[in-house]
Amino acid sequence: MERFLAADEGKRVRIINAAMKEFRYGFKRASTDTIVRDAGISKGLLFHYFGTKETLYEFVVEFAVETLQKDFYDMVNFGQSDIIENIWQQALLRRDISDKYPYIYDFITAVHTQAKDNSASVAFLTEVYAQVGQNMLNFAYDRCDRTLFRADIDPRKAITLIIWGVNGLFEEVERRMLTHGDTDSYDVFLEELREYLNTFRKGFYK
Amino acid sequence: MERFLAADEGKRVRIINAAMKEFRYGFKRASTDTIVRDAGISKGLLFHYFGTKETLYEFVVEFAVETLQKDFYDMVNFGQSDIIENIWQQALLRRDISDKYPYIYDFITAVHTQAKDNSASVAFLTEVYAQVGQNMLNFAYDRCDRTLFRADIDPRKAITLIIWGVNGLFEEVERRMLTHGDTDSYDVFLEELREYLNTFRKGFYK
DNA sequence: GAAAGCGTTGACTAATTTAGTCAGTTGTGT
DNA sequence: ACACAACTGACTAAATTAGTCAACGCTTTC
Repeated sequence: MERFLAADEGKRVRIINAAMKEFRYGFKRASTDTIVRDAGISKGLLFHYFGTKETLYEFVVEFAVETLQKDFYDMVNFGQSDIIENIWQQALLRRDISDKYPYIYDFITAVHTQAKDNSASVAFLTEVYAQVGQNMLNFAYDRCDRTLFRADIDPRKAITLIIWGVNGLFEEVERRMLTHGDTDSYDVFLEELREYLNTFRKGFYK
Repeated sequence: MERFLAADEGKRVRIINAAMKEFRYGFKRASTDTIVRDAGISKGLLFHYFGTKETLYEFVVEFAVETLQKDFYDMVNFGQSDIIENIWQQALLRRDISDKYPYIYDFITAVHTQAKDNSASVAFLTEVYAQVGQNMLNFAYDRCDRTLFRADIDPRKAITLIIWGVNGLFEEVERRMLTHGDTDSYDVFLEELREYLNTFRKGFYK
């Protein structure tokens, strides 16, 4: 594993992405043959780096968690009290992460929902997921300026809906990229996102 | 296959659900052994019904498409011009379908996104998905009473956001059911949905 | 220039899993 | 008691699996 960390960035990213892509379907279903083919390395090298499939899996889970947590803390540090503006900033981060690691969200969701099939501790993963998912919402709720919302709108519900909206757009853009193979879709995404966030702003803010 | 259709309802549903559950991860990854174990039938019987794995797959795709199309047409026939009320009705249908076929949405999404891995025609599946997904939106947009919306709110964007919101809630309820094993979550879902739809109503309607 | 040491390869293996079969058992109706 | 289904699960040949290992190429060092 120290050997892997010593490899050059490009190769590391290729291996991580190939592993995340394959592990989306669960630990057992993933084939190391597919991973090495995808990453463009030999079978021997993968096992030279990680020793076992399980070690590779654990490494990638940890990597994904840390990457997303870093994202989470960055978000917190925006210190933006206008929640819609804050979510916009988050989306910028998310675009960057998805650009580099296209399967990371899919992967971490799968790790969570298929926890029983996989080897890692369920409690740990639940906690992780809570941090990446629900806690982010709580955090956003606690920090944001709720007085911006109209009096008859429940800010918590509104924030939830905004997050679901961002997710919906994100997933649709990814679907589009998958079926049409556009690479510049993330720019379109940001443009559309601005409009959707404005719709929310008009509807939910004073 | 006629033999399968002659089998009793309970067994048919069990087989269809087991197949959808397994085929979510793609045609090749699915194991007929897992399907028969899940469905509680013998290996021989499955092949007595369908002959090959591929025939089974095609049958289940067609079944899912038809089931969802039926849902789509029912929705259209509500003839409800208040789109939020219409979406409420759709959610009731969706709950019923997901109750009977818990993997049908996951399955049809997977069939679409993994079209290249699978055997069925990509063009056909794209069309199907468009009908179940995007066209539903167009249809809803064309038929609904846009004058209910505030003048400064783009009805198309608002409707999209509402649909994404319903999806978000639905997915979260399913996640909850998976991790906590609640069975009555669909009722909670409807309760919460009412509230979220009211939030939308307050924000986007005049 | 040779030896040592590393990253890297891919053919190889033993074990498991795969889709599909088939001889035989159970059930049902006459 | 017979016929003719539905149904079973042990079985097979082929494919796939995680992991190994002898050998290759490329620097570095003397």
